[in-house]
Amino acid sequence: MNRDFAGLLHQTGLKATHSRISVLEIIADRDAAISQPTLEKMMGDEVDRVTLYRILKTFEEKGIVHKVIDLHGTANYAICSSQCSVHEHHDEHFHFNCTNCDKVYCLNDLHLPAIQIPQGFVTSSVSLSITGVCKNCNQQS
Amino acid sequence: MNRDFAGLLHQTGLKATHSRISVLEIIADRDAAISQPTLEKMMGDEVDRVTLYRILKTFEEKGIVHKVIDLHGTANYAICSSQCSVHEHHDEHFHFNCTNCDKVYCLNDLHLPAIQIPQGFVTSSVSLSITGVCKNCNQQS
DNA sequence: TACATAACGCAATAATGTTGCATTTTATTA
DNA sequence: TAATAAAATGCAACATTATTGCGTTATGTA
Repeated sequence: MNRDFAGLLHQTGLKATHSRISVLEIIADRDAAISQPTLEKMMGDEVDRVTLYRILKTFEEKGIVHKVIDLHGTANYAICSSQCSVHEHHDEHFHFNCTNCDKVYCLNDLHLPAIQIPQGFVTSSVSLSITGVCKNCNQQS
Repeated sequence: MNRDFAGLLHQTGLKATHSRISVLEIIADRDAAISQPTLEKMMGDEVDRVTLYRILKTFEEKGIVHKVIDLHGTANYAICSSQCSVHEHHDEHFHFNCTNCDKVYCLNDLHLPAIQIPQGFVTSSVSLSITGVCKNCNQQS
């Protein structure tokens, strides 16, 4: 994982502020997508809540992170793979939602066979979401 | 589609109130899942907002409707197929999200090949969500 | 170091979701 | 059909989540 967050921000025409770099550090340190509420708690007083909303929105627009809505309708964020760009995100997203710890794992290496959809419908992206219990939580019990 | 909503409610041990029947009528009349906000608007003054929340929650618990979270994190509701029961909902849900009209279509007839997930992860349900433009919206443009 | 602009923090407001409690409705049975 | 118990509703209050406007601060550049 590239750790030159300032460089990454500059590449996309964004200023490298402390807040933005902190957010990137937290997101990048995870093996799973992080929820907006969790992120908010972790940032604490370091960043205003409104600023966090704006940072995440900007990151998403610039293709730096991607947003995944979990089972409960909560937004989760993960660093985009290199395949994502500003204009074209990778169009297949696979995630695993753990019902125990609520983590969202990106399963980017999966590949799905072609899906037959009804006549007249046009697909732009496909998202597969698996619910269950993750490796960590299984081991603990 | 069974239209004996009072009977359906009695079967599950619920009282057949005007509000509940209205909600069922609206949901059943659709070819797609309906969002909570849309439902709220359609009910207008007929049902209190709090009551609507409670009705939907109860319906979901009893297996009368199922909830689908759409792209935006908004709850959408659709009548459960006969395969759903109180204790065991059908564990594969396939939906199509239209980015133009925001409707959510249930694609219940699709079948997915087995999915290989990483070691240690246990699957309880699978949900496939396709984003694009629906038949209606394609015809209009 | 000075400057223009982007980004931030704060306050206010909107939208969404939840809880407690008094009142009303429903289904039942006398 | 009237009386009754339990369930469901409506209202008020509150909690949480998300958005907007605007003055101030930080960033990158010349």
